[in-house]
Amino acid sequence: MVTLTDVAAAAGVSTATVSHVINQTRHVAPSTVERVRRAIRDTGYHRNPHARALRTATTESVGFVASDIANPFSTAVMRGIAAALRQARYTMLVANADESPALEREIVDTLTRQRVDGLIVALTAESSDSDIAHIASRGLPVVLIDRAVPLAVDQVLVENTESVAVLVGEMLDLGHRRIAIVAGKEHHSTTMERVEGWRLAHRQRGLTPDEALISSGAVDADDARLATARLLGLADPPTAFFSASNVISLGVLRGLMEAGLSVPDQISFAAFDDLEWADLLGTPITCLAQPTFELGQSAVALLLRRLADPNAEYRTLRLPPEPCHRKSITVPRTGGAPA
Amino acid sequence: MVTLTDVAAAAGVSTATVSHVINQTRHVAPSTVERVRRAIRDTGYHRNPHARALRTATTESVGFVASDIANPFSTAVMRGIAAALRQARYTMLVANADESPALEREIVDTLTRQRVDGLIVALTAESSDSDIAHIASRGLPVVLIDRAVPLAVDQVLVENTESVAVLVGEMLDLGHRRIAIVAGKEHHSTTMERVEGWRLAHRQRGLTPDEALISSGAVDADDARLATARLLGLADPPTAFFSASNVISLGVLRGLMEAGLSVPDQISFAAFDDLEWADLLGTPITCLAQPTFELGQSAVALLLRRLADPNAEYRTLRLPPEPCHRKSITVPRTGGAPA
DNA sequence: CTGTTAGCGCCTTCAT
DNA sequence: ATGAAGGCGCTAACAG
Repeated sequence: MVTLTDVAAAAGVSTATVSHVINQTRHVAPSTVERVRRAIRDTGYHRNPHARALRTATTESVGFVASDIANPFSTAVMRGIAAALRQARYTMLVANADESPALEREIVDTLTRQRVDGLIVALTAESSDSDIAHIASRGLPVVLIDRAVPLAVDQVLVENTESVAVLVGEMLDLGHRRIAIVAGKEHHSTTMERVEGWRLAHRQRGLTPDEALISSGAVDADDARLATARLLGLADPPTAFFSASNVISLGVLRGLMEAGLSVPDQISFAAFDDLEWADLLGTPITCLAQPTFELGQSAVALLLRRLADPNAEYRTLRLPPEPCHRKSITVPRTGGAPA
Repeated sequence: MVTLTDVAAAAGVSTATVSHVINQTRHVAPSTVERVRRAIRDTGYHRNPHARALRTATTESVGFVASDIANPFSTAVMRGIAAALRQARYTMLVANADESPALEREIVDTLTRQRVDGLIVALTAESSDSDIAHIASRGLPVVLIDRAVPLAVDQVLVENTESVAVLVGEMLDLGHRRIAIVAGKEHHSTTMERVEGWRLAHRQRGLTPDEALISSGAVDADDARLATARLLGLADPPTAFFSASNVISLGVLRGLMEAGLSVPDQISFAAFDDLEWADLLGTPITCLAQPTFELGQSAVALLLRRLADPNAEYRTLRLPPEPCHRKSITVPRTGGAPA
């Protein structure tokens, strides 16, 4: 491996000068710069990141902790992170929490010991307040994704309440009066905000939402499938479903299928999160697509900002989801004959 | 940060001794070991990976170059890699080639300069022979995934020909005589092997495959959709389709849907790669599921083996896909009435 | 405008 | 069975 010393020798200058032209950290005579540049090119020199890290205690790398590397949401966000980091010439270390808060803690610690400059964490569904506090208190710059937490930490989230209110509002305006909502863990900010959007849509129209139509607590597709079956069994069953996330959509759609209900003629359906293959169901699904790439990019932006200024005030970014109007909602079937 | 020196002081020994108990690199008196261990625990010491990397020129990290981080295949493999690396106490750096061979080269170089110990690369569909040669000649241990290349390099692949032959054979035995196959780039080993499996199934039954039923060259879902439309327009159209990958399946299914054909009553369908949501199509799809997690694990195993013994002979692992018999293939509709 | 030099934290040879 | 000490490649005082 060619080292700084080799380059210095080749250019006939000291290592200090070479270092300074590389890092542009003090003025060097143009002619010298030129000679050094050529020497670097000729020798094919690339600096040793570990020597630099040792000396400066800075690695130009950030760790991404994925809640579940198999979830398309995580990987879509990761794509944005990767792109932004590459542009900033940072390296990305990735670890998978596999939806386990215990593993998540362990990974955060490992990454911290790797001396990454900062961490971007997409929390698992089960991460407790103390898990989150643990993560935020590692002494490392951290950006949290997806869930609002009441801590002094940078966060990037999606706008939930308003967006859901608009979409559920459209269903109400179509004539639906029994719209079920299937959502995740009840105390999560995303769940609460999305359910609140559902309530808001009703209130805005002077309607009183029936809380019996809310089913929260689903952590996987099968929970959602069961919840759907239960809701369909209500004395006064829903004429439409709103799903609060992609995993939940899988379950709700399965539940509807098992009940022999076709979307949208027999039941309307809309969801948070887009599904890439949604057009194959016969009925493309109306949804609120998350700006995943931008979420990742913004997380990086927030992190770099804090790296540049550790004392900046903590910021929470809210990105709007994109409404995709497709074909899965229509007027409700009242009784047997269409309206 | 607490350093080796701190620990040595706390234990009343030299740094050499501490280093040796940590790395178990020479015999140390049990009582001393005990004291050192306690000192490590008491001080909360963790070794600085960069100091170690600088000294030993080894980083205990490997880079994963994903052809397309948004493709579920890549991320499923990555999951296996992450798990295996974690177990081996290695760190994973990830970069996304985003299906661009140029970016792929750049990333490989970047990762190499990061001094990772080795690289696992899932090649992009467009990577040329020279791209691949470039990657394999970085002087770094490399494991290639998914595509067979005639180079001295470790590889982990899926068994294609036999598996496809069996599945296509089942369709032939059901009575299908016009089975179309839609596949990727024609000169890729995966394409060639899977098409060869299709031919083999025919030959094994004394049938002559009609090469007009082969459509290769699709690089994305839309190519596959168009190919499907074209095949359906044949004078003697297919009664069944075999898709060579998950992206292609998306396109073929769209093509069939656009043609108003329902699976399997009007047309049979089977594919390489599983689709998580396949059950929602009404008809769960019969397929050959790739052992993605194992592919990732095996890639790591191969890499660690080479790290341990740089002169080991190069090895190519072939993992069998898992046949999933579901409901998307049935007997062909001959004319109007069922057989 | 440029050079000299002291470490950053660790491993490892050489000595004892 | 243990210690002393040099040096991996780099940056940043300090000095000129």
